[in-house]
Amino acid sequence: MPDTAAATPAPVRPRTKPAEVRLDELMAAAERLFLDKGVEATTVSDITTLAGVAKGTFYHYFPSKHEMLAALAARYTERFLASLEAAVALCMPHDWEGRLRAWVQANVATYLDTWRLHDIVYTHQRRSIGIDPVDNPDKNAILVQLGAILAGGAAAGAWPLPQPRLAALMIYSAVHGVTDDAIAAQLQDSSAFAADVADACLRMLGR
Amino acid sequence: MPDTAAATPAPVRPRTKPAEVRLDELMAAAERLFLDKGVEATTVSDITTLAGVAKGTFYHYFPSKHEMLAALAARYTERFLASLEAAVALCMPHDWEGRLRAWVQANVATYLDTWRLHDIVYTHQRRSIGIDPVDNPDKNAILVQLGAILAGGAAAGAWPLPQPRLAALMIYSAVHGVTDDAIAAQLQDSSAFAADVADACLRMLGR
Amino acid sequence: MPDTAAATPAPVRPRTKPAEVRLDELMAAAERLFLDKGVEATTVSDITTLAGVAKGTFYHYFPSKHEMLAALAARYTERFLASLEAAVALCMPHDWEGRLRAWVQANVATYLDTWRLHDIVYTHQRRSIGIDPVDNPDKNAILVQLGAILAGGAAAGAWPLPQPRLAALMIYSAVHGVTDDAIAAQLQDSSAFAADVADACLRMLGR
Amino acid sequence: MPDTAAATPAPVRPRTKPAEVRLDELMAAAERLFLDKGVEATTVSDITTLAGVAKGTFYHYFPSKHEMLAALAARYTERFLASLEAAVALCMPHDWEGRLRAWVQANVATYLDTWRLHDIVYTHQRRSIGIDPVDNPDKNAILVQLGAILAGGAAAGAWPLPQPRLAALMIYSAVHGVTDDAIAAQLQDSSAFAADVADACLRMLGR
DNA sequence: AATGAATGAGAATTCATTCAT
DNA sequence: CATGAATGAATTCTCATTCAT
Repeated sequence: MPDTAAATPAPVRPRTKPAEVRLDELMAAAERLFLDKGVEATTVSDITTLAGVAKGTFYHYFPSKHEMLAALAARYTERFLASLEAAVALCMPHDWEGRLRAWVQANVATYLDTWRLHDIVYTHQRRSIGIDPVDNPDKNAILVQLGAILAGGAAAGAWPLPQPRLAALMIYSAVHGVTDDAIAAQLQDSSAFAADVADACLRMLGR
Repeated sequence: MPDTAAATPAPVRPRTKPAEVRLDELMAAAERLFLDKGVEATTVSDITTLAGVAKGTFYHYFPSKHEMLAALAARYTERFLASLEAAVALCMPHDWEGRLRAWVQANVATYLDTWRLHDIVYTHQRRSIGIDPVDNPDKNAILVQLGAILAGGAAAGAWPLPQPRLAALMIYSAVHGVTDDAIAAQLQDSSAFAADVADACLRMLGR
Repeated sequence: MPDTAAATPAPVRPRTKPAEVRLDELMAAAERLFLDKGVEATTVSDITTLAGVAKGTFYHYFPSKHEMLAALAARYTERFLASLEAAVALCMPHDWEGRLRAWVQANVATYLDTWRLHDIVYTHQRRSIGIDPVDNPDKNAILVQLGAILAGGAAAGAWPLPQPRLAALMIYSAVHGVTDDAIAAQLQDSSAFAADVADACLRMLGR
Repeated sequence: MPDTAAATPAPVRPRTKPAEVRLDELMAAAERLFLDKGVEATTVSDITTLAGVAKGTFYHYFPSKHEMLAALAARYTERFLASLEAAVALCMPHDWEGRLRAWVQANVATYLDTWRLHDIVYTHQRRSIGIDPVDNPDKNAILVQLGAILAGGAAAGAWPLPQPRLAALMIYSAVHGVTDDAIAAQLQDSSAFAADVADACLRMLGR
């Protein structure tokens, strides 16, 4: 089949593409538009136009506009986690303070980079759930990740950890909270700032 | 029937009420409906029906549905602040640790009581502003309040305070974050929990 | 107020009309369009355009397009009944055979005139009910009317009536059935035809 | 997995079936769904899913959803006629009254059994045609069948028949009409009822 | 102050049908 | 024969807001 296609330079755009490709194209279009114009202001037509497909095609891949948001949210969390994981992995396995600092640093940096998308996908998520606006899958996954570092450090004697859940929550919240403020203050360089935050977190841990 | 009504002067509900009363009735109706059905799902008609007035009357008191939300938000913040203020005022003026603990305790308790309304008014505020989801008037007012306690304690030598803004932000965020979690966990009694949080905050302050 | 209006010739079309008038205008527009283009093919916009109001006005008066159909159906039945009633009332009170003949004659004639509307409102009614497509309010009301004539005649000894319900049903059905056929055959004059039908009905009654 | 499948020749469901079988499977699926959910509410996808084929396969067998309805209608009428024919054939050739009674009896019984499908296929037929709702192929075929009995009886002197068309129409209509009522009344046993109807029909025939 | 009839822009979603493979 | 991805037209209903009375 490639051969047959080779005969005609490229004039025929394949109308049908691998599902994965179409899906990515649609998600990319949606993400861009949501970021540019906002979610409400973006119509499904806008998305399909930008993705170069018919409106109905959207509904082949997503049951509703809302599910697109959910898919974007899942992808966002996945990438966020991977980003922190990669930063932490650069530290020596036993350098627990280093790992925690790396986690905080990466969290601040990544959030600073992506907070607009974060806000879009999660603010809108909440609404539909209609219940606990507070319970957010992103948060849980990240808390687990942080919890592992805290537990590792405690096991190695790097710090006491009488209340693991509380500690993880406070660090997580504090990091997000101060980063929100840094965003509002339009902070450019995050490293020194992140170091201060990490210091405060370590202090809170009792060491 | 009009004639009959004319015979008995009193039974007819006054068509006109003091503006303040009408305003309260409208806000009360809106608050209840927003809480019960959500903001989007509540129409201006729903509000006026529950308040027992005609639709147009709404627009005598609020330029738009959105302003109603803003008014509700302002009232919420005002009450929230007053609630914390009252709790703090019960402590001795120089008992800085006590004041901070009281602030944390009251914050947890009040937020636990009112988070649904908090979420409604602030989530929607953000959304419509469409911009920085991060800047929240509630937060600022409360940060100022907390900042005063931190500064007072620092001046009195109760704790060091090299970075007042950072400290206030981290405490504020941590308190809200862990309280969100307590909400999700359906915690009933907040006092022991709040004490732990206060401990961690004091530790973070370096003492 | 009329005086004030008199000052300005007529340029100001009153935007607001008595509810009854608006309702009639909307129903008239809908009836015409349903007849001309069919129910499905008629959009709510078509109706409001023809009625000279905004689209939203439709929904002030009818909760849905479907309710419009129901209202039209109710009006149809009402008028149908009144038409038969008037024809029967022209006969002497004790002339039972004459009354029955008048009823049959009027039924045939009225149905011949209005069957298109009948079909539109009732065929679509059924659908939504989704249940017994057979049970139709029009039919019941008319059966009651016919039943009264049959019972009157029986009481007066004009005919036996061992099974009143069965007789009424058969006459009703037969009249409608043969009239449907007359419609298909594009019969113009119905009187002779109706007389034959009435004869057969009387014969079925046993005389 | 293809390899594994290749090992056992039989277990793979044949992708290709005799056209007649596929057609029956599709019609059966459609009939069930139409009966269960209604025609509009049933999508072509629903039908192919239930029939276990791809959507495109539907269009191998039916040019449109509408033709499926037509095919179902034709099959319905065919079976209805056959059912009456079989009942009539049980009577002696010269027993005209018996034949007519048998026809009425079978008509009532069969209609009582199948009216839901009858209504579905014919109501929708009409609707889409959008024209004379009155002309119905089922009816015509059955009228011919009834006409033959009436003519036979008349020729044999069993009854007069001055207006064969009118008589057939009235009997047909009356039988359907009263049966509709029996359906609404949820009548279970139809034999006595059918006998009364037949009596009235014979009376109408003048004997 | 109060009313409530009237407005009209606005968008998500469905689904029969096609056609390249 | 069979597939199923892609199409895209088409329409209901909502509701914040206005304004004449």
